[in-house]
Amino acid sequence: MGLDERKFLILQAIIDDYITTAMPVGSRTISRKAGVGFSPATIRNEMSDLEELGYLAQPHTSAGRVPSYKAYRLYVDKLLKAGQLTGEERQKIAQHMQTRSRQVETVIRRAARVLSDATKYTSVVVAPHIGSLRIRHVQIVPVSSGTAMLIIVTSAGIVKDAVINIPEGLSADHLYGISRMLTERLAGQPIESVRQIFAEIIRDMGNERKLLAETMQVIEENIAAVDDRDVYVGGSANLLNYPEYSDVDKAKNFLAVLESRDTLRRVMGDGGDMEITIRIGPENGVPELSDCSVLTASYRMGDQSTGTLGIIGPTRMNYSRVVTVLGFMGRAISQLLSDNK
Amino acid sequence: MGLDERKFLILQAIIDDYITTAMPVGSRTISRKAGVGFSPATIRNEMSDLEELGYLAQPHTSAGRVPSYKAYRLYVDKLLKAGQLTGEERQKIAQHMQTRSRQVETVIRRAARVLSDATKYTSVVVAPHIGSLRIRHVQIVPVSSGTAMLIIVTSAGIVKDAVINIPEGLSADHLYGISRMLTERLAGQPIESVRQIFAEIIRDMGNERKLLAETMQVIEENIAAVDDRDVYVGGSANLLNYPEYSDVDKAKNFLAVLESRDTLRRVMGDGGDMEITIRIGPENGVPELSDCSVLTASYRMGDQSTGTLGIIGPTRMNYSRVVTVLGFMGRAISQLLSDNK
DNA sequence: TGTTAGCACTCATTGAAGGAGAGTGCTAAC
DNA sequence: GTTAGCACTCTCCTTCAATGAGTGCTAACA
Repeated sequence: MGLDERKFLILQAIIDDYITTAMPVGSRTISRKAGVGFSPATIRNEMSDLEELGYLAQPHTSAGRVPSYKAYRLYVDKLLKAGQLTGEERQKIAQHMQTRSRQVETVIRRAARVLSDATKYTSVVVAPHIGSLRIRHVQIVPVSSGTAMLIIVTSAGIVKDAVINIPEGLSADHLYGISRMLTERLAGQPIESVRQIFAEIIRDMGNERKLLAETMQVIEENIAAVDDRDVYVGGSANLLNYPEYSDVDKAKNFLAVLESRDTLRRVMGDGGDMEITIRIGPENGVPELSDCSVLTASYRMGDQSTGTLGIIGPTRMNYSRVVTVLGFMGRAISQLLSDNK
Repeated sequence: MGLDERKFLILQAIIDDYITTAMPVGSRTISRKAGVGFSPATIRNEMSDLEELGYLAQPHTSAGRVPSYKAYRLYVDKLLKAGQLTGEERQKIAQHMQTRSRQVETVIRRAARVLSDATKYTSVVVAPHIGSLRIRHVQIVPVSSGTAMLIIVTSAGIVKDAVINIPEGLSADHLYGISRMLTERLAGQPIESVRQIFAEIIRDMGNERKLLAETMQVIEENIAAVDDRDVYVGGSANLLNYPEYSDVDKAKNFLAVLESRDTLRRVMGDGGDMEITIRIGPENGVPELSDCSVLTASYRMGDQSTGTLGIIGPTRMNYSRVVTVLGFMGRAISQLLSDNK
């Protein structure tokens, strides 16, 4: 028993209906729809078949049918067609993305909000990331006597800062010199070789040993935290709009996941290339999100760095709409973060 | 009709009970409590008086009484005594705050989580802030041909970064020189006078006019965003533990507030000095939070910068517990962010 | 005069009972 | 192969009465 055209049609109708209503769909409802010329009884037979094939499920005997993950997968693979935003909508998004500041953080944060507003789901945007991270610049800035702030700029344009102790009596000029030296030696080097270079530096000049030891440590921490890209969430309250989260425990679970940056980074994955990735239900690999779908796209910043943007919502989400918005937003962010003003 | 000792006692008993149960409190319940030697009838009379005085309210005729804002205010002002954390608890907090990294962001983020875990409410921590912000350091780092990253370090140790366009063909050395010049001219200057100094710089050297114009603009944006301290929220899911948020609309409202960094900064206020500030219900000035209480304390980073940490929860929160935890955490954060390692 | 026991009354909450309605599966007719 | 008809299932909503927590008032008590 395969999936003939009629089954396809009916399955699509069921999914479409379920996406908007979140209620089990009955045969009568489908029969009444335009484009379907069959009686409820016929539909029932087909639905029965579809259930046996694993595309539909029945919450209880006398209820309508609900699509399964398998159905959504089919829907997304075969039936989904990316739409087009209306001119009005593009304009609205562009307007909301407009910001005088070009701070990376501002742009990304704003993007998260716009994404969640436009889709009514929860959005997640991960800051730019690059495959082989290199150090671009190192700077030590005095904060108070005995403490300084270490700033490391990576090739992805990510800035890391940390408080470090410095020996008393080091002048600002002195720190400036050290910063310059460190930058000279470290710039362009991949993170992996930092440790070795440091060993060399320390061998060459034993003078500021104490300072260097701590700088070293902080840099090493940043190596460990190389995957520690910032994550911004938008529209966390949106989930409460959907009946599947009227169960308090589910909602709590979801919110807890949104607070775990590690989990978010994991579920958002790499973004890959510009293509849009769709993970339905358990496919996203995070048990707490097993009845959610995660859609991700990527954006570029400059030549090498890429970041990920995505939407998390119920499996019965409006895939077509989300795919459209994600694609558009990916391009919009890339443009804002790259040089073509 | 004033508040004699017995009324005090009864009011306290009612509040204590309501804080733990969230249910209207009846006269029998109070009568049964240890330390209260009166019959329900007597309590009823007193409760009736307390209601007339505005300390209690009745959801409906045949229900018990519920404390009003006025009652909480009295409770906090007169009856609240700060507790002491158990040794075990201190240890647990210290352990959770422990982090190899001394990145300001890491410490603060962790603090937000620990705070919400320890209190079971929602926590907010605002990054350090200083009264008169000064520029400490300016650095321009090339990112790709045509773009660079502008980094500004302020006296509060806050780092701001932004993508800027630069004229093609500017070498890294050239940028280094410009950065150094800018730092020399701007370091130690209050934000207010940046604009004027820039005018001077531009007059002095017309060569990199284009670059400077944009740098100028970005710095000006950062002036506008001087109050744009980072805000970290912990335990946003905690609110769902409390029956007052089983109403979906209320929960949604609350979550929306948590996403508005501006509102959070406003409601968190200045933190003031080390003292703990308690704002009950409408006192916090944010209409969406008019049935929440906001407790804030402050922490110090280095000599001048101060930040705010706080708890947002239902008005019937466990004030004593929260005050204790906030005090302890304020000191803990200060210690971690200051130089005494 | 303050305190308490007693009592009638109020009102939210709970659970059972009984439709109403949406949906199904099956059978038989077209 | 398709459809009409029908008996059946099961959830959901409404109604209704019982329950019980709580109140206010009155009268008795110390």
